Amino acid sequence: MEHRLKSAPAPRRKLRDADATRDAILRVATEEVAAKGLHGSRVEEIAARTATSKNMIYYYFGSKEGLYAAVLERAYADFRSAEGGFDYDPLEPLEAIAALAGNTFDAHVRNPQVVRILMTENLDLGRHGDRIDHSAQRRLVLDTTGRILERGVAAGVVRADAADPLQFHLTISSLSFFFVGNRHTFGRLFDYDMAAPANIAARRAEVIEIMLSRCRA
Amino acid sequence: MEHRLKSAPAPRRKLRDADATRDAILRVATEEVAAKGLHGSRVEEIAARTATSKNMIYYYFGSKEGLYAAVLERAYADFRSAEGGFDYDPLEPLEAIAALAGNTFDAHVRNPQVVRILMTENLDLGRHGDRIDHSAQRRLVLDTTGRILERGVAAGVVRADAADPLQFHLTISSLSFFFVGNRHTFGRLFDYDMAAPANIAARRAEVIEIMLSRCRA
Amino acid sequence: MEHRLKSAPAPRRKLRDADATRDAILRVATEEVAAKGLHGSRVEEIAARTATSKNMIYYYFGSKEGLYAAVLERAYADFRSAEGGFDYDPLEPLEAIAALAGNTFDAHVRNPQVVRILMTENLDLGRHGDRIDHSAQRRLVLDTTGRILERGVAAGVVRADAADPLQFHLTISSLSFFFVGNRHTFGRLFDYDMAAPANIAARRAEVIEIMLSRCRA
Amino acid sequence: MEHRLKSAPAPRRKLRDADATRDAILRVATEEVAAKGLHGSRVEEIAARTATSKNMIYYYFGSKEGLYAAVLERAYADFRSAEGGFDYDPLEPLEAIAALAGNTFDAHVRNPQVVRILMTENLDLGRHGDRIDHSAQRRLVLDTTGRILERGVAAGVVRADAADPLQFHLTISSLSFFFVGNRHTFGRLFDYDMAAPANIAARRAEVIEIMLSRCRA
DNA sequence: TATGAATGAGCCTTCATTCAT
DNA sequence: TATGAATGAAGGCTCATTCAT
Repeated sequence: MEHRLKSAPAPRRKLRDADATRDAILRVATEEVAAKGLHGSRVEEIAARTATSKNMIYYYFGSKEGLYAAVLERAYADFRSAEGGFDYDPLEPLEAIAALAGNTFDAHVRNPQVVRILMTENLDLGRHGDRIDHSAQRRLVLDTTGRILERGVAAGVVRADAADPLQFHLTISSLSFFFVGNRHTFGRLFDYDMAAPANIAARRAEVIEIMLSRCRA
Repeated sequence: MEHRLKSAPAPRRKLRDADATRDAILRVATEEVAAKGLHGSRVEEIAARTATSKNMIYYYFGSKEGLYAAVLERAYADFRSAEGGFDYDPLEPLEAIAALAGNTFDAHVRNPQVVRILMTENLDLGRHGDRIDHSAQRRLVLDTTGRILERGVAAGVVRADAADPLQFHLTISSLSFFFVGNRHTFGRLFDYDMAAPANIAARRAEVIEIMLSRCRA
Repeated sequence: MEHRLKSAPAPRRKLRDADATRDAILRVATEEVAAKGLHGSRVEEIAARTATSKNMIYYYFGSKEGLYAAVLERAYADFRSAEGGFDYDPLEPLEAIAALAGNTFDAHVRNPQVVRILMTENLDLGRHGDRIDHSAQRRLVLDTTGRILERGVAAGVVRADAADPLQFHLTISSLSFFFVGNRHTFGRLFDYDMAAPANIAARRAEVIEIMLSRCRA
Repeated sequence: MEHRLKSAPAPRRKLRDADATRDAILRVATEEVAAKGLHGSRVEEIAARTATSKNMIYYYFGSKEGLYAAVLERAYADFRSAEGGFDYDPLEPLEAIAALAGNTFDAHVRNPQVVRILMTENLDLGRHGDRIDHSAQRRLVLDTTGRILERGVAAGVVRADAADPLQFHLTISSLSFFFVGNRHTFGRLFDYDMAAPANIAARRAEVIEIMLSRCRA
């Protein structure tokens, strides 16, 4: 109910809700890790940017590593929900390929933090990801991609040698991920602003064309 | 036996040679930074793995950042020499494209350290690369790629809309870089060993096919 | 005997009391700075002489400089309370001058640490003192001195040209400060023990006589 | 001989003269020690500001302490020559007292570096001065002062109880030294510019008057 | 005499983590 | 749940000093 008895003392602190506290920490930690990497982010700073204190991080996550593992897991989940949720069945195979490519590219552009966290994880040799169960996401991706490609092959519009879902996904991931993750080095090397909307749009079209060219029978 | 004739008593290699010392530090630092990133690598560790002591790092590079800048610069140079040095003029345009793609892919596979250092630099927002003059490398890459594509268009074997050297280079870079740099996350996600020679060879062929498909008229 | 009844087992004093810890650090730091100056004192040493560890210095004072600033501020405060707290109104003007001179001299002799800290601060070009608000102490000194001198002039016992409170205070400060601060150089130069009670007493009388001579109408 | 055969190569470095090198080092070291104290000055910096290299300091002075000892000794010598060199015999006793006071005050104002070095030495508990033979300077000071005061007493213009040369010298030293050495703390405390020529002149007159008042019969 | 290279000890500072309440 | 105080181990950096030439 919405009303509160007058005698009830106003809640002194902002967060008396365990989940809310946990989430707040996780959100801030994600930003910090994305911005500075695992080794560059500081427990102190994460705590300072939260309404709670440093000890809560240990209370909820056990250690800095534990917090990072949670950050990583959420990053994967974010990606999953950004990439998933589309129904490609109503589309013609080649239209579906174009849509899938565009959506994947967009998911990366819209989640640079996730890209950065995955880079951090790679620099750390994937030490933390092995605790995560990837089977669901793996199946989702391969199923979605596989169905489209199979339909295309069956319809004679997709080359049979392009129908490997893993290679397909690896290609579109590479094209999307690199564009976001290597902004600074590649952009500077070629004096090319990879955050400019016009350049993003142009690259998006090119990525779609690359995928179509590879697949088209 | 206790004594050893003529065997030098582990002279702890007093270098007394500026260039040798500097190079030794730089080499070890490159490995450390590649393995652990800028923030993860320790000056102490780098010194310990060198014949010299911690101070020499400051003597020659001024600071940890200065050392990192030197590491980064050398990484760029390494890449340049790995990618350059090929003459594509004798080849037919499409053959040249295939060769260029294969060589670029190989350069990445053979230099995972450089890939990792560039990832570190990206995580650091490219803060150090701005001191480096990239104009020579930029021209080299765009000239090489541009000449091949122009010849292809002129010969009618390359699509005019695929002849942008920057997009072309961005594509082949993405495909090569991601394959090496995201080994751990992507590989684990799909239970796919991206360091296995067979998988590397297969992917190499696929990358070449992607580039050809996109360009072929 | 080996055991001692009821004697606490050297509990290494876990303070858990912010003010007590802060004060303990400040007290030790004052001694160290007085003994060795800002640059000569070591954070390590200060920590070692405290029940706490090095970090607490940074926890409470932020930096070595911050600690020094606190030491300096307390030194000024110590001086203020040592010099203040006297009521000269009941005394005849010349008696008041003698009392003021004697008290100021005594304040210096009793607080050689403060003298040394002020010397350190002067060697550092007064870099830290500018953050301190001196207005209260300034007014206190000038008011106290001014009132005495004015009464003396009004009573015809003090020369009008000696009634400048700033000059008066500068004179008595010089005479007192130098006697404590330059013990080692002046004392050695003239083989004169400036810490010997008899010499202190003699000099005290001389200082009073100097002030009276200058002021007497 | 003055001429040099044409075949003789021009001297490559600036200083091939031992004494010149030694003096150059000593001069720079004096400035550094005066500016930053013994602990604050750096061997590296002193060397950098000299035409020679760091090793020369050790070649000529053995250690940083040895260099400091030389600096201190030269500081004493500078003071001696600044204070000495006057002949007070031609003057009336009270005129001589005024002249002596003024000269001493001027010597301090003109040699703030020496003042600072003596402060450093005091902060170091006079650890280095004990190697210096002060007897000559001691005699000079006491003789000069003593003769003036004796003449004054004999002439009936100086009070007998003011005729102690040590006390006299201590007084004028205090007044002069403090004015230069405590510029920063005293000046800031009272918002009083102790480097301003007008204030210096006024204080000089006051110091003379103080000495005269004390002595005058 | 003179120099660039090298050293070892130590300095200020920071960090992840835990304790006591 | 929550917090301020405390810790121990390092981490980056500097300094006086010496070696080899």
